[in-house]
Amino acid sequence: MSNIREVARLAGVSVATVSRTLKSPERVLAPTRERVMAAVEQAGYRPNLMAVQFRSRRTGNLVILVPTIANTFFARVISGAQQAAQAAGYRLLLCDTQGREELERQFAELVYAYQADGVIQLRAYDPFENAPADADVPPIVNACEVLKAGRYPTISLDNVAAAKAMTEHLIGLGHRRIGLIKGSKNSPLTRDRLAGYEAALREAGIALDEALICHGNFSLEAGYAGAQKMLGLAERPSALFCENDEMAIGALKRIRQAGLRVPEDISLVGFDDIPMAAYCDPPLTTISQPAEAFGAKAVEMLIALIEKQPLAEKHVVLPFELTPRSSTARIDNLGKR
Amino acid sequence: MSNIREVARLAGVSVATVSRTLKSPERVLAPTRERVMAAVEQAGYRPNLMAVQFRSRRTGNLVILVPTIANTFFARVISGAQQAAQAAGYRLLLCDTQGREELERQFAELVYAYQADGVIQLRAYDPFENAPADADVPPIVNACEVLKAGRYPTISLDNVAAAKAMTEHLIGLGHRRIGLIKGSKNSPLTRDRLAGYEAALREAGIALDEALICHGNFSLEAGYAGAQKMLGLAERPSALFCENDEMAIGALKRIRQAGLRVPEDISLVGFDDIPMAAYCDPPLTTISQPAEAFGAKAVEMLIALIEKQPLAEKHVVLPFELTPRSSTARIDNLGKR
DNA sequence: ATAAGCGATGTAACCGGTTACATCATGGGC
DNA sequence: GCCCATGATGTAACCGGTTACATCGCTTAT
Repeated sequence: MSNIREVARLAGVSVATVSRTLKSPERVLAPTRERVMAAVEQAGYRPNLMAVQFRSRRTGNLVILVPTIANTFFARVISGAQQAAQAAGYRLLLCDTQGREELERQFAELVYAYQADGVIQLRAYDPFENAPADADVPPIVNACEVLKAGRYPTISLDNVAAAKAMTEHLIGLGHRRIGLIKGSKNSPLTRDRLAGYEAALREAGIALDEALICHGNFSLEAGYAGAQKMLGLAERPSALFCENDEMAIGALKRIRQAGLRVPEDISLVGFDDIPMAAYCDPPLTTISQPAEAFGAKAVEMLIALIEKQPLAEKHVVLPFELTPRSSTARIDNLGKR
Repeated sequence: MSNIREVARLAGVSVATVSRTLKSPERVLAPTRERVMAAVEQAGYRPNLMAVQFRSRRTGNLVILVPTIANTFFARVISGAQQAAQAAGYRLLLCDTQGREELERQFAELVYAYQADGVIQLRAYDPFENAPADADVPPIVNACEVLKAGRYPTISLDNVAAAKAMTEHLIGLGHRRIGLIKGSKNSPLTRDRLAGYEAALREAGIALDEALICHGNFSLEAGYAGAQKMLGLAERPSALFCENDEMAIGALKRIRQAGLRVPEDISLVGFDDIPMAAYCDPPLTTISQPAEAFGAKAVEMLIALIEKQPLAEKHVVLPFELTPRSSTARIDNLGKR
């Protein structure tokens, strides 16, 4: 592979002139420029970006820590991030962490080794929590699953409001016994959506029934298991709120197996609006999130951080939308067709 | 940030000794080693990997070109690749190409700029097709959607055999009019699965009916549209083979809307065995593919290529499995419950 | 005519590791 | 007591760009 000295030799100029020709052509006389360009062509020269980055201490890489890429919602986030990064001349270093903190830390520390310029964390965990407080933390933004009082900029959804709106939607349809299948134990999403659920019940004057709340982990299997528990209750709920669509689809399967119909016998709602939500039977009432926007906004803010531009706001909240489909019905229609 | 010279100064040794202490400690006397380690600790020293890579001309990055990360199957492939890369000390540079060839080329060329050591291509397109034949192509492997006579190692499934097995399964259940919803136009997957379908019909002595074959593109929407076309036929098929699960789930929705039952009125099968396939209603008969293994094997082969180890085989074929679930039934049960 | 000014180009230091080679000390064999 | 082998450590070149500063030649003002 040829290098800049080779090109300089071919063109009969110095390496500085070659460098200038490529980076700021206006500073080089036209005839010289042409000689250089011809030499570049002849040598098949491509700058060694590693050398450039080494010198400039910039890699153009952004680490993105994803809890699990197999989740459709995160896939959309990544897709949005990738496009934004691409457009800004950055690249994405992907880390499917499977929730393993040592992996998250290991990847996040790539920024210390000058392997990446910043980090996007999609989970509510600070990979640098053990770093001494005085150490200056590298550029990092936290999106989707967000740390409450963290030191990083965040991009999130008002999960409390969204879950409240969804619960109110069910209450508005006459439901009083509303089951909730929660997400992963330590996720703020789980906590916030639970809070929204509770707030809606409280405001409607409905007593909270702990038996109607069960654990989950955002997987199809958890939804299935959760529904099983709910259906086994002496007084089963007339509506079931799953904290994401995957669990709702898992629950749907179990409900069907029990010979019950959605929404005639039980209303069912999810959260996220994954593509499949519109395609299951019945189509799922859910909360639509601008998944790609999460990724794009995260990249945008991270780049601002890296390039030391001022951030318009440190905590961005993206809008949600309640998307009613056919998996919910008025309770007075219960059992009727 | 401290560097190796700073550490050397603190420990009162030369930079070479510091380097040796970290890379081959056995070549340094214990007391010296301890002094160096203490200095490393004190300075909070972390080697600048950029400098290391610059010197060694190795980045440890692998570009992975993904047609679309939003597809559950590819998400699994990436997940497998990521784990294998991680284990081998490599990292994944993700490119969601959305099928745009200029993006694919642009990312693939990162290897020329020493930004990555190799490329994994999951689509049947040679990003270096325009490179002069004499130019030595960088390490690259082609997985999933594979180029027939390409110059690269491949990891693929015998799609012809799998589609043939699936079609034979349907024929074995008594079906004679079997619809096929194809994948994307230029994909070898589409071609191969069509070939398998045709071969099975031919061997069973069933005449090919062009009306039963329609175009698609692996999306939910395409499945829906395809099913609509099939159901509109004067003599509608008794079974429908979709070239992937997403399309099958799309088709399922349309079939339901028409008031028909699966499998009582029409059998339905997919391909890939995405997690959702087991959770739709009815659970989908499909072809299981070892998606994670595609990614892992691709990484393994690519690393062998990069490290100039011999490849055991240039064209790896991974096994498939026909997974019968409840979306298929004998035709003599048609219409019965 | 000369000095100052300016634009084009060249020279070489620099980024932070790695490593070939040089140097130095120690100990063993004769 | 001397020589050499051996092992520990030091010195400095090197990777390939970028860029501060030097240099050179030409124009313009005085």
